[in-house]
Amino acid sequence: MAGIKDVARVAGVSAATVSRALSGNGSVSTSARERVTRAARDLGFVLSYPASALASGRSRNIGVVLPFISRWYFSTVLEGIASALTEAGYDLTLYNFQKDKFREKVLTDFLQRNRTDGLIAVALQLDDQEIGQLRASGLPTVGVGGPLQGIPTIRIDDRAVSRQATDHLIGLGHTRISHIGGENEEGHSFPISLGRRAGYTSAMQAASLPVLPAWSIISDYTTSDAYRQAKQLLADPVQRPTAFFCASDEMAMGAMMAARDLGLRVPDDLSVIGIDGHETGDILGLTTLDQSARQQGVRAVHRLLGQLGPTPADVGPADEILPARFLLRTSTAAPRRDQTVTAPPSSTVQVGL
Amino acid sequence: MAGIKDVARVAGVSAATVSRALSGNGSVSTSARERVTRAARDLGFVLSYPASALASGRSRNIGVVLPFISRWYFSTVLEGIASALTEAGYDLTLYNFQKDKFREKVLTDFLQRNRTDGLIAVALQLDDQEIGQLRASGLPTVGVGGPLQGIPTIRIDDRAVSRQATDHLIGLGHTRISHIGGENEEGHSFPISLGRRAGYTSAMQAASLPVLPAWSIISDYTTSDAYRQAKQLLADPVQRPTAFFCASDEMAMGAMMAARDLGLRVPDDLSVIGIDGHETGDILGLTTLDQSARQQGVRAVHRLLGQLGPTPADVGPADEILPARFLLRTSTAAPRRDQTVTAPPSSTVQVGL
DNA sequence: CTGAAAGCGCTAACAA
DNA sequence: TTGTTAGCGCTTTCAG
Repeated sequence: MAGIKDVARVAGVSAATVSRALSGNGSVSTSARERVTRAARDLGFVLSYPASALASGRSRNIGVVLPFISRWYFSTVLEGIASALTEAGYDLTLYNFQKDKFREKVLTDFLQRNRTDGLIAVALQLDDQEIGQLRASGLPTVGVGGPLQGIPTIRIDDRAVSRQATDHLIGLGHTRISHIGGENEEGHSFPISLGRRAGYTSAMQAASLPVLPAWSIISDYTTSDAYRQAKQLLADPVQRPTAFFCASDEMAMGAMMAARDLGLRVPDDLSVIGIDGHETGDILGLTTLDQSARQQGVRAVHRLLGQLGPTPADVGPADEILPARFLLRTSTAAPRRDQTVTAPPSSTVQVGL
Repeated sequence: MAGIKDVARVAGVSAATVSRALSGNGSVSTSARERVTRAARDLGFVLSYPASALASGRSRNIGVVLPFISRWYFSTVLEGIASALTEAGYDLTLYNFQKDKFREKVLTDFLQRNRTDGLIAVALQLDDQEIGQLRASGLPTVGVGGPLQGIPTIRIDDRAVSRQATDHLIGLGHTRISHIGGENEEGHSFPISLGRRAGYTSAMQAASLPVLPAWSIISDYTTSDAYRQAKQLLADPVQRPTAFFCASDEMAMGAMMAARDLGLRVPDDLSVIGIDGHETGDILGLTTLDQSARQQGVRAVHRLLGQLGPTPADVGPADEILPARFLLRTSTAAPRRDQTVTAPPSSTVQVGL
């Protein structure tokens, strides 16, 4: 393995100049740069990361913390982050909570080892103490999806987007609308789920529409759970809604499959709208609000890298709210007449959040 | 930021002992270990990774190279890898080709910076020169999914599993079976796709069944592309198959949706079988061969870490073939009589691989 | 623009 | 078991 000195010798310069030429820091004459570059290529030399990191204090490595990998939103955001980081010449170290299994370990051990120059937290639900641990790492941090106390976050306005989705259904004439979303998880507030549910509730209230308790469904964001729960509700002739607003496309697809398996047609018998912009929604005709997940990841990287430069750019904790794009496809339509006129059952009650 | 010397002073020992106590290498008396641990905790001290890596030559970091993240197989394998690495106290650095966009950059730059102790290559399709670059990194490497010249790989037997899937359809009485799979990509052999197609072809040949050219479909592994291609084929009354064997569950689901949109029922009018074990396949009733993707990732980590210890375990390049579990659900059944008796069109030809 | 020299914070002999 | 002593391979003042 050739070292920096070998390159220096071959190029006829000092190790310092090799460092400057190869790292891009400091000024080097064009001719010296060329000789160094060629010598490095010939010798198959690449700067050692640990050594550079130790000497300079910067590692050109960003940590990404997330609770899941294989769900659509997370893997899509991750792809955006990975792409932007590679382009910028940064490495990406992945920290996965695996739901909660490694939550503690990641927060206390891994993040403190200053292996990274900064952190991106994707849809993390942290309590105050955990946010404290995160900040104790002293690393510049940017969040993606869902507000994080005191940390600038790239996200959509969950409440407004959800309200828009629900209003779309209401505008079509639906009055019996159910919401499938997430919940406030044990001890950890989950602002994304809460915000989306709040958007649904506020839209229903604004339209003076009742919300049956059975219509406010708590799921785990998987297609299969949404399928099961939607099926159960749809099978009940008394409580059956004419439309679903789902907090994710994966759940919306589950609801569509449930309807089909019950012999209900979408959108004739049931309208479904989601949030995400999942590619597969296209062929199912799923109407949705595209939150450009990949772009959220890209933006987070740019924002974070902007803070790392010699002139730290925007440092404020202000959140950056990305717009969601309404994709009207074929899963939503006006309810059938005989459904609309059906008065809500007398047991109807208003349910607040 | 407290340094190792501060801890040493507080604990009343030397820096070397602090290092030994905290890293777990070398022997330390119980009392010294306790004092060091407490002092470190009190001072909020954690060993610096770059410094440790530089001094010891080991980084406790594994690189994972993959061409995609957001597809089911890749994100699931990645989750298995991440889980096993976290458990072992290793970090995970992600290198994503993004199909081909960063292929060159990752191979030539990123991997050579010896930031990692080893590499896991997931379903990579590399030509000889690229494999050379990979090995030039000098890092212990393990592959996952699809053979890699000279690199021990954890995988299923693509050909055998595909043959089993096809034989299942043949056993049910199907004679008009189409395969949706991948291809040999520009310059890069793609052993996974080739192996699966070979399994299909050999099963058909063994049963003396013809394979129409239109039945051998090349897709990009996405649900939507498989949907479009399956729909087109199914819409052709002359060439329409009675069954699909798909190289992935995501494509199989696309085929099922295509059938439904054409008014065909699964399995009455069309049987579909996939490979993967995708969770969503469950609610669709998709018959498949579960390749336990997550487990492949876990195994790869154990195998790789086994090579890193002081006593390198099994070093041989022998591949480790994992079994696939046959999940019989409701998407496959015997073809309807009137379909079976239809003789293949006279234009039928045998297509070899 | 370039070189010399002094570390960055830890680990690994080697001795004790 | 523990301390001492050299570095690991770069980066970065500081001069020139």
